[in-house]
Order: sequence, then structure tokens, then C-alpha cells
Amino acid sequence: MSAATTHRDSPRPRGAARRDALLEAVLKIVGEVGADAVTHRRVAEVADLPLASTTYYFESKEHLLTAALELAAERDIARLSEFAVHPVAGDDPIGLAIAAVLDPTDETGPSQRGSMIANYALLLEAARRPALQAVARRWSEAYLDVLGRLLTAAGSAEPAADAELLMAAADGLLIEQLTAGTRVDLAPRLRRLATALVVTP
Amino acid sequence: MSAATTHRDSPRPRGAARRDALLEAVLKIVGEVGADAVTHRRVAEVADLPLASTTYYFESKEHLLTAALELAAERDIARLSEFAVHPVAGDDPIGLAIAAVLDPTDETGPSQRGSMIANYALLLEAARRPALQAVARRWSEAYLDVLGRLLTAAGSAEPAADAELLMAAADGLLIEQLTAGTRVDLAPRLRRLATALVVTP
DNA sequence: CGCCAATCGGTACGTTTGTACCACTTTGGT
DNA sequence: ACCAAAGTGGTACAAACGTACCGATTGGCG
Repeated sequence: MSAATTHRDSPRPRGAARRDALLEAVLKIVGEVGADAVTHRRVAEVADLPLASTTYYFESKEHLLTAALELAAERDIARLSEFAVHPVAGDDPIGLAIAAVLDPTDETGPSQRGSMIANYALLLEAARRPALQAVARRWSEAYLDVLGRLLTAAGSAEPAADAELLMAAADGLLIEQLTAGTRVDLAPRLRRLATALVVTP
Repeated sequence: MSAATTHRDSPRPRGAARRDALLEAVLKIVGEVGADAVTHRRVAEVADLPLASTTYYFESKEHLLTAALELAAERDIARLSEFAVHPVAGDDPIGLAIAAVLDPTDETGPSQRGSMIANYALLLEAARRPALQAVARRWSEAYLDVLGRLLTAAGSAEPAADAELLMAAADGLLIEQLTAGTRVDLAPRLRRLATALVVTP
């Protein structure tokens, strides 16, 4: 975070804030309008920056989308890590697992919904662009790691398999909520799944 | 009585084949390249039809995408209905449920993968376009109906909730396979989930 | 200070886009 | 056979697009 003021070999050159603002704008547009609405001009406008800044920091639109996926993934992984370092034995591990996987839903507001749409839309881009698959894998592995830990604490006989199922079910339920426009609390549903898995040998 | 008393009972207007070919082309493009690659010219080229045919059958690009989602949904619902009318008691209901939800994976080849990507990409469009949410709901309800029936036969205490979880998990696993580029048999994983749910009161 | 490279921002260019238009052919009821 | 409606396809055009270019500006280092 803290940048050395003297050495210019710092990994954060001067205009890093602009770069971040552009990626932020990409995520906003993808979530609100769609990936095909991501144009250099619109990104620059949303970020309140001149058009040329987009080509200065990203050599092509492809790189812009790739970097946006990476940002979304890294941001979510950072959020997840708070759940990973939770050694408190008193808490319900299943409840923590569900909270970890449902956390983005908690914060109300349409912006949260938009960022979730952006996450899934960009993730799906990885299905067609091999360059993004590495990011997608890191993302899911971060989830599987945290969930596997928590399910082990919950007494699962197959923590790896159960983590995969829990994550998949959460993704599926969230996507269904987004696409059908419904609004129900997913926690009880996932709790049924998690408890059923944990008691199964 | 008037001259307009022509017989319009024909269920398919004359140019329906062209309309279908255009929608087919849209699905192919969405699956192989992406939704933002769907342009009038490319659609016409893939369908081997003149450019003007796209504007003749669809008044805008938006309508084109909407109709493509509807086609994908109706096609998949038709496939599903074969599992719904399966009264054979000797079969394993859980196996049938897994087969219903994993069926598109069976057929090998990259085209199947592409159509699955197209399905999820178009489905995600419904998150932003309210006009598509009705289609998305019909689609998921068709799955929930079939799965609920099969899980009831399997002895589930909560067939509706379990059907929702099974469908969500299948979607999540399929998306993960598509985005991470992995290739494993999902049936055993889903069987663990289904059996765990069925034995849980 | 004065320098130099990074950063900035305005503008230009060739391409692609969505959509409109219009002349032509085919179709089916009378 | 006739004719309105439906279908067909070539072309046109303004707008938006990705990207290149280049002079002005900035801030740390000698």
C-alpha cells in the first residue's frame, strides 16, 4: 500500500489511481448495461477521464476486460480471506461457510446487484478466453480452500467434495435470483444442503 | 366477408425457416465468440442469408437476442419433458434427475460446449433485461417441476427445496467446468448431494 | 535550476455498426 | 390470370467504434 517516495521503480507508478478508476468503470458498466456496452469512450466517461487514458493504460479492449476480471477476482478473494483466518471455535462453521459464500448479498442496494452480475458475466468470459481461465481457477480455489476448512471443522467426511457442492449451489442460487428477479433469503436453503452433506459419510 | 377472410391458420409463416436459421446463428455466435459479437452482419453471414433478412424478421438487435433466449429455453424445456413423462418405477429416480440436469454434457464435441456457454450467457442477460426474466423463470420452473417429481419418487422430504438445490448445484458445477476449463464427470458429485438431501428430513 | 521520461488530453482516421430504403420476385386467395 | 401481401436482397448512410498520433504538462533527479 505505502509507496516509496524516492524510488521510481515502485510497482505503483504515478497514474495508478487512473488505472483503477478505469477498471472500476468497466465493472460498473458490465454490471449495469452489459459487457458489450464496454467501449473506450463510455469507460472514460464513467471514470471521468479523457478518452486517450484508456488506450494509455490498456493496450486493447481485451486487456481492459481481462484486467477488470482480475480486479473483481482479487477483490473478492481479499474479502474471503477474512473468513479463512477465523479460528474461533465457538462459532458455527456451517454458518460461517454460508456467510462467506453469501456475503455479497448482504449489502443492500442496486450497486451490489450490479457488481454480482458483472462478476458472473466476466467469469463466463473465461469460458471463451483461455487467458482468463487462470484467474477463474484462482478464484474458485480460494473459495474451495476456505469452504473446505470450514466444512472440515463442521465434521464433513468429504470436505473437498462438499465445498465444491456448496460453492456450486450458492452460485446457482445466486444466478437464479439475478435472472429471475426474485428476492428470498438463500441462507436457510444452503443450510439444509450443508447440514445434509456434513452428516453423510 | 371482407377480402381479409383469408385462411391465416397456418402455424408457421412462410419465412419461418429463415427466422430459425438466424436464431440458430445467434446461438452459435454467442457460444463461440460472445454476445458482443452478435451483429446483424455476422448473424446474416453465419446463417448464409442477406443482411437485410435480419432487420426483416427482427425489428432490432434486442429482439434478436430475446428471441434467441426464448429458442434456447424452449429447446431445453422440450428436451426436459422427456424426463418428466417417465413413469417407469424400476429406474433410479435420483439417476434420472442427475441425467436430466447433466444431459447436455453427454453429447461430446465443442458445439455442445458452445451451446451451453450460449445458454448461460443469454440467461445472464435476463438479469439486466426485465423482458427476459419471464423466459428465465419458465425455464427454471420447468427444471424444478421435473426434478421435484423425481425427488418425490426418490423419497425426499422436501422435494421442492431439494430440487432447487440440485438444479443450482448442477448449474454451478457446469459453469465452473466451463470457466475453469476442467473436465471431470459431475454425476458422482451430484449423486452425493442428491442422496444426502433425500435422507435428510 | 533544467532535464527527461512518464503522463496527459485533444483530435483525427479508417472501419464497423444498426438501421433505413427500394426495387425485385414469389406466393396464395379470388 | 390477377393482384395485394409477403418475402428477398442489394445498397446507402449517419453514428459510434477502436486505435493512432502528437503537442502540452508534470514531477522527481542530477
